[in-house]
Order: sequence, then structure tokens, then C-alpha cells
Amino acid sequence: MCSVFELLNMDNFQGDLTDVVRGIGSGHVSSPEPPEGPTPSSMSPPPTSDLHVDFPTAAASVSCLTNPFGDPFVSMTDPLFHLAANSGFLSGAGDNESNNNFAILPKGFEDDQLNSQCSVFPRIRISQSNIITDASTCNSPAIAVSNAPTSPWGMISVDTTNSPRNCVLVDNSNNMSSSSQIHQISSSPQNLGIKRRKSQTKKVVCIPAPAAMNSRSSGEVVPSDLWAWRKYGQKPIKGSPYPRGYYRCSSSKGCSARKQVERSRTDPNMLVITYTSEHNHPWPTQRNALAGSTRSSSSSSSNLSSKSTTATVATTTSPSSRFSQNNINKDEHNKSHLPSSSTPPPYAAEAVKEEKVEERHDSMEFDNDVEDTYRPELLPAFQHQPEDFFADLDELEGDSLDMLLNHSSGGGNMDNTTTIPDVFSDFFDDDDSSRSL
DNA sequence: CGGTTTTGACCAGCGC
DNA sequence: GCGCTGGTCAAAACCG
Repeated sequence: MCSVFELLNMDNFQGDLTDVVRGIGSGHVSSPEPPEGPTPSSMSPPPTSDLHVDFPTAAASVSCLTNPFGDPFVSMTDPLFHLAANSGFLSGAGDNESNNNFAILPKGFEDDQLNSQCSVFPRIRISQSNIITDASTCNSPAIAVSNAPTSPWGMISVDTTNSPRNCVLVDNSNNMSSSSQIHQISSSPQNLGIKRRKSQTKKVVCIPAPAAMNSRSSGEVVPSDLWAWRKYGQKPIKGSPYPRGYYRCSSSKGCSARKQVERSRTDPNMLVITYTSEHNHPWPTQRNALAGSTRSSSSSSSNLSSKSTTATVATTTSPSSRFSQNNINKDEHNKSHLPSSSTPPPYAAEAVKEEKVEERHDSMEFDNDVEDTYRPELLPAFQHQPEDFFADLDELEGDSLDMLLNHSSGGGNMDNTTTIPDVFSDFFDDDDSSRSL
């Protein structure tokens, strides 16, 4: 069976994520540069009607993801990703051999066709060949984007085939049919000038930006994951009205994991999070509540920009669950309080891109080393969801829920028949009655 | 007190 | 070599 992503094989992709996001934000490929300055928070999501990709109808071949690949981020099981998988926002598409990307399938689709195979978990499937990207000649692998009807969030997947890099924009906002429209995102030669430091592995996640949905357009908002991050810098990025925040993992002192958070230039609703290096410590079950949370609540309303960033970070952080070296290993204790394994984190990652960034050189060399491919560890992560994680969901209402509702009802021609409550009903139908939205 | 954010300064890579 | 730009450092301030 042929995956839709097999179609996404275009030549000579050059450009970085900016290009991809630009395509996302505009709803078109190769869209012109957006007007300078922050986009109004009321900016509607890209009209999905303009993007149309139909996923293969025979995704029944999709198998549960079981970490088939080595992954430099193996220790960095991304909660964002987990929710996506578990919630049905993400699911696999394509067969075992040809699919070079993962795709996000509409909820109904996956429920109908995938549940038989993946009753509870991961409906993500990533072929071994897709995630690795040698960015030596291209600042970004090709990316496919989808706006799943069940999710207001655009999805990005990565085309990192050994063939020329291409950015593709894919949307399945309509329904599953046989025709597809794949939007290729233009590459920007100037993006080749982006500085690369040494050799490092990166993983890029594109997620919705709550702030933009809440009229906080002036600052970036960092959706929470369960890692504890400490911001150590912020820089304005040339060509972008939005600054880039620099975070490093504070869960463990020796951890070299870092991430960069920046807002899409063209679609403020989207955040681009770039993970660098990997965590060298266990996946935390409790994060440091001080990771911005202390300031979020007391921040002056006049400074929502930077403060809102921390506020969002804190949304899933329980004030009572300060993460520290001392409680990193509280998993065992917390497990007894854990909701069902299907309980998702509050955010879904639309997409994850991982790229192997080498010293820049012009020859295209691709190392598909297994150890460099992405390997989501979905099940373990879910098993480690702390209970107070869901208590924090209450705090999410402000940003995330608004965001979701806005997305589903207002802008973007989203499938109105699919509501956010529907989406989350899947989350909470399981067995954790203590959760509430 | 120990954690965070903020922010200006500094450093390093790259192109000209 | 110089300038531009991105990434990091570190001091100050803030918070519970």
C-alpha cells in the first residue's frame, strides 16, 4: 500500500523550517513573506480548504509503534508526542516499507481502521528511513503538514528520504478520499546561511502556540512538556518578528538537553520547538514547578509577552510537584496514582522532525544509522504520567482550551463536525474519573 | 534558599 | 579581517 508521503518526493529541497512554517502559516506553498510585525492573535489558522490531502484509505496496515529504531533522543520521550499518538491526533499511515513519514489521520479514520490493531496506543508509525536527516546541505528536511480534522493543530512530518529534500505541505482537512494536494514549500537559498554549530542532533516539533490564540502575540509561549526547562536566553531572530527562546533542561544538572522555542513567522499559532542534544536522565514524572510557574501567576498583566511564556510552561506543572533531583525517581511511587496508560499529556505534537546536523558541507551524505532515527517511546511515557499532571489541566483551560475551541469553531475552516470535546473525550473516557476539563 | 526569568554582553561561525 | 547573526553566559531580580 502506498502512503501519501510517497508522493512527497520532490527534488532539491533547500531551506529550513522557516520555509516550512511559512508554508504552513499561509496555507500556501511559497507564500510571500508576511508583513513585518506580530500577526494579530486573532489571526485565523490557514484555510484548510486551500490545502487538501487525502490519506490512503488502506492505512489498516499501520502498525503500532514500538520503538523500532534507534534514537539519539531515546531518553527524551517527548510528552507532546505521546499525547499526539494516544489522542489519535497522530497516527500512522502507509505501509511498512514505503512510508517515509508519519501522518496524522482523522480521528474517525483511525478509530475505525486502526483501533483493531492499536487498541489503545500509538498510532504513529515512522519508518526507519524517514527521520534521519543529514542537514549538511539542507537546513531542513522535507516536511509534510496536515491539519487533521480532529485536531485544530497542523501537523508536520518529515520527509527525510535520501533523495533530495523537499518540503511538502499536506493537509487532510477534508476527509479521506483518493486525491491529494501536496504543497511543496519553496526553499530559500538564504537559509543556507544559518549557522550550524559543530555536530549535533536536532529534533524539531511544531505545535500550536497558545499565546497567539489568546491575544498574546507579543511573546512566545512554550507549551509544556514534562521536562523541566530553564530559560537561559532569548534572542531576536532576523527576519522574524518573534524572538527565539533558549532553554536547557533543568531536570538534571548534567543534562545537556536543550531546546529552542520560536514562533512561526507566518503563523503565530504555531510554535517551532527545536530540541538539541538528549536527556541523560530518566524521563521526569514531576517537573520543577518553579520552571516559570512562580512568575506566571504573579506576572503583571502589562507584560504578558514574556510572562505568558512561563505561564504556559507552568500550565502542566503542579505547584506541588516541584521537580528536583530528589524526585526524579519517584516514578514508582507515582505509578500508583497514575491514570490509565492512555491518559495523554495536555499537548500533542503535530510533528517531530529529527535531523542530524553535521558540519555544513555541500555533498549530500545520508547516514541512516538506526541509532539516529526517531524512536518515540510512547508506552513508557504514558505509564509515567503523574497524577497531578491532570490537575494541571485545569490551568490549561485558559490557553489550550481556548486555543482548541478557537481553532475548532472559528478560524481555519476546520471540520466543524469535529469538536475539541470530541477529541478529548477520547482522553478521558478511559478510567481516570479524576480528570476534568 | 534554591529555583527561575530577564537581558546585556560576549563568543563563535559564516559570508563577503 | 570585518560585520552580521545566532548561541551562550552571567549578573540581577524575582518568586514561593
